[in-house]
Amino acid sequence: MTDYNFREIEKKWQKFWQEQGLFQVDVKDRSRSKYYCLVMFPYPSSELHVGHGRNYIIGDAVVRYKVMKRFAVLSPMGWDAFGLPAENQAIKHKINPKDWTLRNIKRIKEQLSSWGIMYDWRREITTCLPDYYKWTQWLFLKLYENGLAYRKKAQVNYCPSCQTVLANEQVMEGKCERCSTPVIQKDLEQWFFRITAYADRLLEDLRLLNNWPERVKLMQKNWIGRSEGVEIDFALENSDKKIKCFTTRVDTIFGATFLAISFEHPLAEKLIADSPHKQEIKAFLQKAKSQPKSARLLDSFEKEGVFCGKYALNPMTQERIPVWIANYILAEYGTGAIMCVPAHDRRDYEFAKKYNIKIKEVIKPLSGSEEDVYEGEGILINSGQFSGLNSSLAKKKIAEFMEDKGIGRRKIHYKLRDWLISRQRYWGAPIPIIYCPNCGVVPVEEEDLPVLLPENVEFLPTGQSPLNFVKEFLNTTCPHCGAAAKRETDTMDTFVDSSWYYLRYISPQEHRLPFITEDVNRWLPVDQYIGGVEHAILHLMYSRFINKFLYDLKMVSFSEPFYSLFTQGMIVKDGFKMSKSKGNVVAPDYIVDTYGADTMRLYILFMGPPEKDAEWKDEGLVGCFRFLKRCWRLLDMREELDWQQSNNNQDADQRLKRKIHQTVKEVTKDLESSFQFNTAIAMIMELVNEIYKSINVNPPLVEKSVFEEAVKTLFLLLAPFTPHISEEAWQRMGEKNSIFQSFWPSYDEKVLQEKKVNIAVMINGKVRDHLEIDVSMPQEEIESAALSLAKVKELLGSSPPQKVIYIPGRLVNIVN
RNA sequence: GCCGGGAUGGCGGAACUGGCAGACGCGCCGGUCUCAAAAACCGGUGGCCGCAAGGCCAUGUGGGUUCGACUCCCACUCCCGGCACCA
Repeated sequence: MTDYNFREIEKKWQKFWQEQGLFQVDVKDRSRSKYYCLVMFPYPSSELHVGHGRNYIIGDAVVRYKVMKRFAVLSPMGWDAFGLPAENQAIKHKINPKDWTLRNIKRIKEQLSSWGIMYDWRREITTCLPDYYKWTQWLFLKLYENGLAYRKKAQVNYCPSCQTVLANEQVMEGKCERCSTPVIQKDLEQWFFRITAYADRLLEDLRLLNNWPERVKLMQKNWIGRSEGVEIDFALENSDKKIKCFTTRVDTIFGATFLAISFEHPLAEKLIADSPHKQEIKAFLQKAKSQPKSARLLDSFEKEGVFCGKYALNPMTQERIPVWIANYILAEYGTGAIMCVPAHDRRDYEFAKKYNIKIKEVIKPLSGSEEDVYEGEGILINSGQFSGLNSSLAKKKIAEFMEDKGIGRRKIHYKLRDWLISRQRYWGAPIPIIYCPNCGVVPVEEEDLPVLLPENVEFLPTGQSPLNFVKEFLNTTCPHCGAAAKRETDTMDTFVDSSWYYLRYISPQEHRLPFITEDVNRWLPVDQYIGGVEHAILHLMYSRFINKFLYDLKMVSFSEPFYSLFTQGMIVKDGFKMSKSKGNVVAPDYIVDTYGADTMRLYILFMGPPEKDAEWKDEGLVGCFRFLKRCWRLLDMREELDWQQSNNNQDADQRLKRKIHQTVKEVTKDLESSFQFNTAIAMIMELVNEIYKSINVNPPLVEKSVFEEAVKTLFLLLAPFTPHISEEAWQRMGEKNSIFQSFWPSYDEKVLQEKKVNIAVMINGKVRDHLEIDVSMPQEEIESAALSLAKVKELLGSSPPQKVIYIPGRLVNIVN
C-alpha cells in the first residue's frame, strides 16, 4: 500500500505546470477557440484565508476544464493595488504604501500557487504601477476630451473618518461603505464622470446579459432607477415665475392640492423674500439644512414644512394651491419640487393631515379599498374631461393635452447620478489636470503621461490631498502657455482603475496604447467572469460604462465587457463572515500542509452550491481527505488484485461501464450548464463507490480493462477539481503527457441504456410494490404484470381499477 | 414600505419537464482488524407503531389543482439580500 504523499505530489506538479507554461496562452493563437475566464482581481491586503479562496478555486476548475476541452484559455490575474487600506497601514506603521502593497502581492501569489491555481503570470498587472496607471490617466483624458469628465461644485458625500469624498455608490444607508462612519455633505469642487449620459444604455443592455444572475441585473436596474413621467409647469400667482414639478402620476393632477419644494430649491429664498413670517420660515430652513441627510433614513424622521405665503395655480383646474417648503423633498431628484396629491400619496397625505391642507380624491379604485390613501391606479373621478378614463390611458391623454397647451412635457428621470471620482487621498492615480492662471483647466498632454505619483510623501490625511504638500508635484507649467501652474492634487477613485483592467490583460506590456484593439476584439467579451456579489453595482456598473465609452470611441467592438457572470457565495464560519477581527478565520496554509491543496479545493467545491453562502466545517474537510485517499488506493489495487483470475462476470462489467458513462454525462452536464460542482463531485463519489463494489472481493468481479477505464475516467473527471493527485495518478497509470493535455472523456448514450429497470407500482399515488421489467416490454404487458402482483390484488380486492397510468421506465399508477 | 431570493433528516445539501423525497458527504450506531487506540474497511441510519411482515406520518403553515405535488396556483409565517421619502 503506497502512501498518499500529497505534500510531495503537489509541489512536484505545481513546479511542472509552471515550467511547462501549461496555462499560458498566446493571444495571437487562432488554432483553437478562445475562452477568457476572468476572476475578479483582489485588493492585496494581508494574506488570504480560506474564505477568499472560493472564487479562485472555482475559476481554476473552470480553466482546467476548458483546457481539457481544448480551448485556448486565457486566465490572467492582477492586483487592484491602489486604495485606502494601504495608505492607512502605511500611516499606522510608517511604511510606504507601495512597499506594503508589493509585499502582500508576493505573499498572496505564493498562496495561490500553493493551492495549485494557475494563471498566465506573464500577464500580471498591478494598478498602482506607472505602466498601468498611465493608461488609467489616459482614460480620464479621453473622457475629458469627450465631455464625459467634468468638474463642478456640488454637495458631495464626505466621510469624516476617511477624510475624503465618496461616490453615491459608496454610501450605504448614509454611512461610509468602508468604515461605517456617517457620511456628511460638503460643498466641494470635484471631478465627475458623466455616467448618466449612459443611463438608458446601461439599463437597456441588461437585456443582453442572459448569463448574469437575475438579482444582479435587478440591482442594477433599481440603481439606475428609470421613471417615466411628466414635467408640469405650475404658474405662480401674481408672478411670471413658474415652478416645474416632475410626476409619474399625471393622472392625479386634478387632485394636486399643494406644491412642496425642497428647502434647497433655488426659488426658496425668493419666494419668502416679502413674507411677513420671514423669520419663522428662515428658522425652519436653518433647521432643515442642519439635519444630516442620513437622518432621513430613520423611521423617526418627521415630515415638516412651512407655507411660504405664495400660491400657484393647478394648470388643469386653475385652483389656487399653496406652495410649501418641506424637509422631505429631495433637491437632487427631478426638479426639487413636487405636486402633492394627498388623496393618493401616503407622504403627501401625512403632510396634508398635519397642516390641514385640502384633500381631493380623483382616483376610484377598481375594487373597493378600505385605505385612507389609495395609491394604486384606477378610474379617474373629479377630473373634468378626463373623468372616467383609467389611469394608464389618462396618463397618456393628459400628457398629450399638456404638451399641446405647452404647460408640461413628458420626461424620463433616473436615480443614477454622475460618478464622483475625486479622492483627497494619496494612494491613487493622480488626475492628469493642470490649473493655469491664464488658460484655466488644462489637461495634461498625452505624451506627458504618466503623471507620476511622488513616492516620498507625508501622507497623513488632512482632508486635502497629501499631494498638496509636495511642491515638486504641485508646481508645474501650463502645457499651453508655459505659465507657472498647479497640478490637480486629488487622485482617482480606485474603481476607475478596475473599470478597464480586463482589457489590459490582453496587451499587458503594450507601451504605446492601453491595449491592442484587434486582440481585444478577438478575446472579449469575457466568456466567464467570476467574483463576489458585493460588486453587483459598483464595479460592474462602472466597467459596463467605461466599456460602452470605449465602444463609442470604436476602440472595442463589443458593447458589454462580461458576457457571463457568476457570483459566488461567501464562506462563513460559526455563522459569520470570516474576518481577522472576529477571530474566525481558517488559515489555508495549515490546511494545505495538513491535508493538501487538493483536499481543500475539493471541499470548497463540494461544500454546497457555489452561489450560496456555505459554512466551513473541519469535519467536511476531513471527509474529502478520506475520499481522496480512497481514490489513491485504487491505484494500488491495480497491482494488488489477482486480475488473472478475475470472475468473468459480464453483468458486473456492464454495470460498471454504465456507471462510468453515466458519471461522465452528469459531471459534464453540471460543468457545462452551470457551476454545480457539488453535485458533480457527488456523482464522482458514487462512481468510486461503484468501483469498490466491483473489486471488494479478490479475485475481482470485473475485468481489468473495465477497472482501468473506470479509474482513468475517475481521475480525468477529478482533474479540474483536484489537479495534483490527478496528474500523479495519470503518470502512475503509465501516461506520458500531462492529464491536462489529454481529452475530457466522452460518453456513449448506448452504454447508458439499461435493459431491465425496476419501476414503482402505485395504487392511488402510493408506492405499494416494485416490478422488474424489460424496457422493451409493451405497455399492456407491464400493466397486466402490475395488476397481477399479489400485493396489488390484495389491496384492490374485487373492484376493478378505474384507470391505469404508465410512465415509461418509472412507474405504474393504479387508480381505483 | 418596495423589489428579489429562500425554508427539505441531527447537520451541509440532492431530486429531470409534475412521477419511487432524503443522492453525495458529515455526524451517529453496530461490526471487522488491533493488546489497545487511531486509521482503514464492511453494514445500518427521516419520525412514529410493530418481534416481524408491514403500516401510518413527513419537504415552513393552511387551502386548492391533479391519477400523482418539494415541484404548479391562492393565502399566510419566518429568514436572507438589495433599494429606500426617487414624487
